[in-house]
Amino acid sequence: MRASQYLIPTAKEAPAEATVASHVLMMRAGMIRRVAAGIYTILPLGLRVMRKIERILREELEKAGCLEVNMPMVIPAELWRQSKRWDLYGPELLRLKDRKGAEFCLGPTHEEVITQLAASEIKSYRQLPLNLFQIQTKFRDETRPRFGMMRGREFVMKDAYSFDLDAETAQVSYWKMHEAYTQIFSRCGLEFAPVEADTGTIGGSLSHEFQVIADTGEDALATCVSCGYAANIEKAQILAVAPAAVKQTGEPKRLDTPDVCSIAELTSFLEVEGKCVIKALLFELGDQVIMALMRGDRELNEAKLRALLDCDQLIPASPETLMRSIGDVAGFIGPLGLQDIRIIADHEVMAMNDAICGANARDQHLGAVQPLRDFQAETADLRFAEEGDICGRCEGQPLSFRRGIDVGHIFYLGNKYSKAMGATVLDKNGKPTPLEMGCYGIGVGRTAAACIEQNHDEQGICWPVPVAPFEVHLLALGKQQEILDACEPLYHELTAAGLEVLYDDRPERPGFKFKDAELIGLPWRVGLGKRGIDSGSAELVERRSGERFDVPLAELAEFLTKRIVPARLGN
RNA sequence: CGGGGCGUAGCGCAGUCUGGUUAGCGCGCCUGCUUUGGGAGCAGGGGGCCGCAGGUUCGAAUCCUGCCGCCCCGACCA
Repeated sequence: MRASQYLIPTAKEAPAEATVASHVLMMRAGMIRRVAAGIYTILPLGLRVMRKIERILREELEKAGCLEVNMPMVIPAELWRQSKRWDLYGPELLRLKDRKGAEFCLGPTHEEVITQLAASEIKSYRQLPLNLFQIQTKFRDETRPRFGMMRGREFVMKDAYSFDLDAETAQVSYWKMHEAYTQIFSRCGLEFAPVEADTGTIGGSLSHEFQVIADTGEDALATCVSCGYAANIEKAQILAVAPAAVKQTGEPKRLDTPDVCSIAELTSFLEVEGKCVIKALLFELGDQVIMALMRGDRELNEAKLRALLDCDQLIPASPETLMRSIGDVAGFIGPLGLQDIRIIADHEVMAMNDAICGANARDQHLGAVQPLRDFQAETADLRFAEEGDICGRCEGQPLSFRRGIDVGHIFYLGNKYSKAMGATVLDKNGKPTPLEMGCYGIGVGRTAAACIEQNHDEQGICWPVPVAPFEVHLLALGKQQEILDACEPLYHELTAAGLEVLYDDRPERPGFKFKDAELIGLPWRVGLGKRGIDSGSAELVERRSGERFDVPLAELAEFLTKRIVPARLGN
C-alpha cells in the first residue's frame, strides 16, 4: 500500500478527551475517530488491525470445531421476554419500536437468538456437540463509555455458544474453548492470564476471564504464587478468619447516637475505628429480606453475595420494606433481636469482640456486642480480596495483585436459557432433555486496545507482528526522483515476497516520516535514501527493540521474511 | 445514576473573573520560493452562528436561566 494513496491522518497531539495510551495512540495514529460517546468510526489502518484479530479468531475457533453464523443485531422483544431478560437487563438494553409499534432491542449479546435457533434446529443428541459463533457489532447503552475502544457502547464482539447433551460433555466444550482462547491471545502476542470470574447477570456457575495484564486495566486480579490460583478480586477466595472465642458473660450496652446514621459519622462520633463497627445492609429478594453484615471498614462484594443468593441482582430494601420488617430505623439497623430476616455475616464479623452495631431503634446503637452470643448469622465470604489476604485455595501464601483488561470471558451456562426457551433434544432413550450451554465472548476492539496498552513507548505503538496493520514500513528518505526510483522496485519485491508493506512515498522530509513510522509502529522499518543508494544497502529498524541493521538491498526480502514469517504465529 | 470538570477554526489552547473597535496564538491545511536523514524556514492565504435557545444591556465569547454534548472519579461490563 502506498501511503500517498492511503488515509492515515496522523497527529502530533491527541484530542483532550483521550486519556489512556491506547486511546491517545489510536487517535494520533489515525486509526479511529469518535462519532458519539462510545461510538467510533474505524479508519483503514484500525480496520486492518481488527481484521487481523478476526482472522486469528476464525482460525482458532474453526480449529476448535466452531461454526460461524451471523445473527441479527435487531432482536424482537418477544425473545427477550421469554428469557425474562427484557425486564432484568435494565437500561443498558437499547430498546426501539418499528413503524407498527412492535418492540425490539439492539443485541447486547445473543443467548436468546441462538437458543431459539437451537430449539428449532437441534433435535437429536446425535447433532451434539455443537458450537456456533459470530463476529458482530453489539450495542450496550453503558452509563459510562470510556477509554476509546476499550469500553464503547457499540463494539465488535466475537460471541460463541456451545450446546451439549449433559453437564459433563458441556464442560468438555467449555475447556476446549478455554484452550482456544489461550491460543488466540497467545497468537495476538499478548501477556495475559485466565482468571476465575464471577458469572454476573449472564448466570451459570463456571467462568473465566482472559485478562491482559496492564496497569491501566479496569479489573483487579488476585493470584497465588504457591498454587497458581488466579481470580478476579470479586471472586477470589480468601482464607476465612476463625470466629472469635465467644465471651459468654456480659451484655450489649445501649449507646445514644442522635442522627448518627452512616459508618463514617458513627466512627467519628464514638471515636472508634471502622473495624470495630458492624455495617448492616438490607436487601430484598422476592418476599425474603436479607441482611448482610460487614466489618465497618470493609466494602460488600456484591458479586459474592449475588452468587451466594443465586440471584441476578441485589435490590436494596425499600423504605417500606425496612419499615415493615424492622421499623422506622433507617441508619440504625443491626442484627440483634430480628425475626424473619435472613442474616448473612462476613467471616470477619464473627471474629469481632465488643463490636458496635445499630440497635434497631432510632438514634441508638449497641456497644460491647458479641457475635454468636448476642446474635446468630450464616457466615460467608462477602468481601473483596485485599493485599495481605491468604489464598483461600491452598491456604498457604498471601495473594498477590495485578490489574488486567478483560478481553475475553467464558461461561458455563447450564440449562438456564434452554429451559426458559424450550430448547430440548431427544437423548438416547428418546426423552426430551434441555440443552447444556456455554457462552464465550471476545471484544475485538478491546483486544486491539489492550494490545496497544501492552505494546507502546513514548514515540508510539510497537505492534506485535500477528496483529500489526502492515508488517513493513518502507520509507523513501527524500523526495528526489532518484530515491523514489530506488524504492519502487524494493516495494514490489517485498510485496511479492508475501510481506505486507506500507510504502511511504509521500513527498515529505525524512524526519517527518520517521516520526510517523514510530507513531504507527509497524514491526519493521526500512529506510532508503541517498546514503543507502550509494552503499547499496537499506537501514532496517525493528520497532520494538530499536535494533538497527544495514542490509544489502539484494538480501532485504530474505532478511525480513526470515524474521517476519515465523513471528506471524505469535507467542 | 451520584460527584467533579470542560465546550472558542481540523487539533491543542488564550481571552470569560472585571461586558466595549475587526476574537487571538501554536500545530495542521492551501500557494510560492528556499530547504532536504529526525515532525524545516520565509512570505502570502483560507478557515469561527465563541455548543444551542432564551434573557439582561446602548452593547454579550464574557453576566443570568434552561437545554444539549463531551471527559474524568465512583456503582455495572467484551
